[in-house]
Amino acid sequence: MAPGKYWLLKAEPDSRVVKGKDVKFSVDDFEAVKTSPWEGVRNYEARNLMKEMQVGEKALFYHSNCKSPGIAAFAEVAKEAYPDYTAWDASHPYYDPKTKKEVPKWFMVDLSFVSRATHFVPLALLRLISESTSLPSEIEYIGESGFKALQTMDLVKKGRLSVQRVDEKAWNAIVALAEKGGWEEMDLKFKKGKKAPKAGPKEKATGRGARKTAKEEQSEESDDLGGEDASDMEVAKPQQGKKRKAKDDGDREYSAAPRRSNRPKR
DNA sequence: GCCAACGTTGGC
DNA sequence: GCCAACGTTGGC
Repeated sequence: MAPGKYWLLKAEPDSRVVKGKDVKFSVDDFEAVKTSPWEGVRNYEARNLMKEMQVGEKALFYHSNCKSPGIAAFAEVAKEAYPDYTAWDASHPYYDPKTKKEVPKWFMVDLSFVSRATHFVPLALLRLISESTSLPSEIEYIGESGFKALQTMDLVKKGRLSVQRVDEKAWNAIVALAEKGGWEEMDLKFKKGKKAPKAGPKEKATGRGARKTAKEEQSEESDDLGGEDASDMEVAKPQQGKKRKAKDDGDREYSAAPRRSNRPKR
């Protein structure tokens, strides 16, 4: 596909130690280093999206798992996907003992810092927009199309993915918001109400991990294959898991295998 | 192959 | 720190 796609990648601006190392990577850190490998992504869908990135494509730098989540800067792809060497570095927080250099499983791209968002675009604003039935006057400059595009962003629809696609209209709207601001007077505190209470007690699972970008655990994978569409549905692999067939995680599985959809209970 | 339990993400 | 959301595990 031709270059020109837009992306959103998450990073954690607050310190968090994983295996003895701080995985913090804020916009300040990013600006200081200028270009950084996006290591540590251990999620198939996110990985597959990175494999689609082409040099020069634009990306939003998002602050995640912190006090004030939101879009802090603009970046661009500086190097296409290549094996994530941290996967076989035993001292690294994202070491994956099951991967071999000969058969890279995880990939990363290099991203270069482009500029800061003049006005940090808080997730709360995007959430408010996604829940609004009409375009708020304070930000009417994004237009109806921008308003609609923002309402369908993965960021508000499926928050967990650490690497997401951003369509052009949403990109333009975010750029305008970051440039013009205007929502200072808006109340971004609306309660979103909890959803239904969970049914059963769960033990604690506190924890949280999060890494520079996401790191989920591994499982098998299916690898890309086609290339593009596989990204959103779960490309994850079906049943076999790390345990079961850990050894062959090669990659030959299919592309998108729809298989998870109903899992109402928890 | 289904699906409940589990573990993690990540906002609040 | 709490806990909703959701991908993954793994028994059956």
